[in-house]
Amino acid sequence: MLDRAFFARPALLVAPELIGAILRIDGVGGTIVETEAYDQADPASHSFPGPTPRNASMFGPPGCAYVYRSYGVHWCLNFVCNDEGHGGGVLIRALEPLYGLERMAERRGAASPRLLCSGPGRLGQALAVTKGLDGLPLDQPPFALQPRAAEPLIAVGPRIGISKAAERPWRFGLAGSLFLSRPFPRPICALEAREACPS
DNA sequence: GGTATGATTGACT
DNA sequence: GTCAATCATACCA
Repeated sequence: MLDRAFFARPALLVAPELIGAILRIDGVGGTIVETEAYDQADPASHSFPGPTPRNASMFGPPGCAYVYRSYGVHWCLNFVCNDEGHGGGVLIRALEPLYGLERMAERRGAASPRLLCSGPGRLGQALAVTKGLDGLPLDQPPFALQPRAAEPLIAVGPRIGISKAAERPWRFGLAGSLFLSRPFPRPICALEAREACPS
């Protein structure tokens, strides 16, 4: 189980380490394959302007959920990082579905496995994320979070859908995964890594 | 009070 | 490729 100490660090460090971890909410979930880091000193972050009612949980204890409504339509899930009061977070952008595929398909409407959790809004819908989960600790039900078993090959690129600080390479993904919300601009795959570092 | 803006998605040309 | 849905928040008056 990933404990509070794991999250009491900068989001930029936590975000890549979450790739490969398994997230479940009420037993429904899968492997985290895509994350983005946000920090209070980051113009793109909801916490940038300082604490407000909306982003209050970003300034609460690390290791809790921060849930916000996107475009008035979608619920998006973040993990709060940094020490308490420092407003960092990791947006969970995509999962590879493993558990509760049937419930996900019901919530999403009959959809192919690739469309169940590949994007923050889709993931929120598939896992029934709502404001009711905002601020809840991730090490207690309905959440279940287990660390990854092995060190995966991680792709890095700019974050999606933001206009400020858009150049920062703060998006992380499981290289080669079929369940990313979008491909990485310069995908890192095993073949490419071999070519870059011939033994 | 009014208005512009999204950490998105799905439908459509 | 374009665009509407839909609403909380931010910002200005």
